Amino acid sequence: MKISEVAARSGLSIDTLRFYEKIGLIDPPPRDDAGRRDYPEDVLGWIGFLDQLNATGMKQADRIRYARLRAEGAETYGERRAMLEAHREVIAAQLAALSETMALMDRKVALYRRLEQDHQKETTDV
Amino acid sequence: MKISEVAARSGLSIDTLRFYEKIGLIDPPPRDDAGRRDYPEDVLGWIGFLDQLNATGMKQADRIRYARLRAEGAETYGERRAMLEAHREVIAAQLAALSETMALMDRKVALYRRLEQDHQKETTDV
DNA sequence: GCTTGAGCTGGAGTGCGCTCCAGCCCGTAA
DNA sequence: TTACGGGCTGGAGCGCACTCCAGCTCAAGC
Repeated sequence: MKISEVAARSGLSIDTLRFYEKIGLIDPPPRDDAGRRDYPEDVLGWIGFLDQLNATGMKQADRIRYARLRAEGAETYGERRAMLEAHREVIAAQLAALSETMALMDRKVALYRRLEQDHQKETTDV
Repeated sequence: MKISEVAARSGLSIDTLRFYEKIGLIDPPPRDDAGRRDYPEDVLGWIGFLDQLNATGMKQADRIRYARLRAEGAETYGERRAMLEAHREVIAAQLAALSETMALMDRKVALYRRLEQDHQKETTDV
């Protein structure tokens, strides 16, 4: 798969794909005769997973660490599991914070509705 | 309240407090005779709210916009409500994404547990 | 066989959100 | 009365995660 296709299907830009390769997030793909990258299909799954880690606040350095462990194979199952378990806790904390803020938004929206009504009345009463 | 106390109680650094004032996120507080900032108590509530918007991904520019609307008073209730309603939707989307990733973490952790056991067996069997 | 366009490299630049610094003033305590 | 600590200002610097650029190669279509 050419880099432009990976970009289109993954949502990452071409520059970002090359950047991710440079920092070790994506394995350097094989090259065609002209020296151009030719990605395996399954890179899309890996990119999707990276996106999810990213979207849930995992830092670049940790994603790189996970990618490196993954490349090392079966010897690192334990470490990888520990990383995911730790990240699970981070996500749990985020979920709690988000629910709380969501509830706050609802209370504030309701408050503003009341304030708007009162203000309306006040400015239309003569 | 002195800036050092606001910093201690809000969790923001002194530099960040002055920075927030500069960009319009916090109202310039009155000064004491020596020209030092003397914050009202209620700034803590406002900072807490800003933190929640921040932690749920609202951008600086939007927080500034909200702060400016707030300073304009009752005329902006509608706009403020609209902003919070929009942010509510952003949070809802984040909650969905986080739950999904949380479930993925659980599946992957379970997978790694199995892989670790298999790997253990494989390397201790003779 | 020439043009077009996709891809390549190494390195510089960007935007965000702070964070740090030099050099100053001022009020309190020894 | 002098030393110290906290606060002040304007402006520079930083870390992160990209994003853009110049200048090159190469393959394919007209």
